[in-house]
Parts: sequence; C-alpha cells; structure tokens
Amino acid sequence: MNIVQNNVHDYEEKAELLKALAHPVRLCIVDGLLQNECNVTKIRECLELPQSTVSQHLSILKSRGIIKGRRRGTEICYTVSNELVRELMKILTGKNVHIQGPEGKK
Amino acid sequence: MNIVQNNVHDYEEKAELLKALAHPVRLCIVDGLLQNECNVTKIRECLELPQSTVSQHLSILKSRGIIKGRRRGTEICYTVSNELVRELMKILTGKNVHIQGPEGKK
DNA sequence: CTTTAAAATCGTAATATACAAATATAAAAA
DNA sequence: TTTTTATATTTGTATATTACGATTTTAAAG
Repeated sequence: MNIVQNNVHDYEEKAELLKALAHPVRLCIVDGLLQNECNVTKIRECLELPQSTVSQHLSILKSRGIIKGRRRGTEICYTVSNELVRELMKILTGKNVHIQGPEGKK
Repeated sequence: MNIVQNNVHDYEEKAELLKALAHPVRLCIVDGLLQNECNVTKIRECLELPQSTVSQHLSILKSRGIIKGRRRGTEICYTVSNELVRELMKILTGKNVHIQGPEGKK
C-alpha cells in the first residue's frame, strides 16, 4: 500500500537546497564559513579562483537561504544562516557527530 | 583564525553524493525506499514516469552507492544501502526514521 | 566631484543533465 | 525454442550549469 506514494512535488524544495550544496567549491565555502565568517576576498584567496566565480557561488548559496552576508564598509561578511544546513554538514563531514544507531550494523 | 583553508578537492566526493540526491524524483525514491524496499514497476507506477526515466534515476543512485538492488526472479528489488544517506535524509525530512508509518501523511 | 577597493552582474562558450523513445538483456513461462 | 515480463542501456535533443573575463555597482576615501 504505502510504497513510494509520496508526492514528488514535496521534494522540490529540498532538492533545491541539496543542489545548492552539491558542488565542491560551494561545499568548501559552507564548511569554511561554519568555522569562521569570512569576506569574499579571503574566500577567493583561499580557493584561488577568480572573484566573479566565487561571487557566483556565493550568490547561489545566498539565493537558497544557506548563507547571508552583512556589509561592513566596503566588504561583505558571510555566515551560514541555515540551521538545517548546519546539521546536514555535521553529518556529511563527520564532524561533531554521534551517529551509529543502537544496533550497530557492523 | 583559520579561514576557508580546506582543500576543495576534499569535497568532491561529498559533492557527488549530494548531487545524486539533489533531484526531486531521486529524493522521493530514496525517501520511499527508506520506508519500504521496492521494485522498479511499483516506483514507476507511484511516480507516473516512463520506465526508462525511472531506471536512469535508479542507475544514478546505484552508481553513487546510495541504493542497491537484488534480483528476485524477473524483478529487481531496491533498498537504501548507505548509512550516511539515511542520516542525511533523517535530517532533511525531519522524520525520525521508522519502518512502517502507515498511510499517515496525507 | 574622482579614485579606489570590494563585490555583483553580464555575456558566452564549454560541459553536464534530464527526458523519453527505441532497443537490448535477463529470467521466467509457455 | 519462443514469448512474456521486468529492467537496463543507448540515443537524440532540449535544457541547465559552470567557469571566467569584462563590465558595473557600491561604498568609503581623497
């Protein structure tokens, strides 16, 4: 009876969130921002990518509500603003985790 | 303090995993399979998509090690085979993972 | 006002992805 | 064997994503 009866439509929003995270540069940025908020120039220097490329990745993350930036003079300082993403990253990167259900599968 | 000093390369594998999940149909399939293993025909009927389309999505999930199928006669029965993905889905869907859950969520 | 620094946006070529029809394969049934 | 059922793979094509230089915007400083 209850198979994959879920409505595909219900997953569109979540798929959008994952899609925004599903790029090595963006994952790296998010993981970095989880440890320290940071402006674009620093990110650019660390990743050794053109400014416009970094800015576009930030724009994608921002448009999905994953990060937000606040202006500080001429810089813009980014931080992770999404609690769900924080949790996902914890699981994904294995940092700070407590996984492993009661019945170990090993 | 330390910035985004992480190596982008380290995130490629994880990005691949997320990319495989980052599609509404595939999310729906994975979430469905977390509750019940299922063959392709059932999935196809539930999603009302052409067989080839479903098969291609399954193929992507399989190639990333997210699901695995075992043959049962002429059918192939799929299940979620990746513990990390189970954890991610728990966070993402807000469900506390339970086998069963009778037609509750209408 | 003009200049400078930081960041965003635009234009576009290269690449990747999604989809469905057609075709292929594998196992069971006849 | 031949046929049938279930699933996989191939193929063509439309659409989306990505990367990056060039340009533009924004805000502070002179």
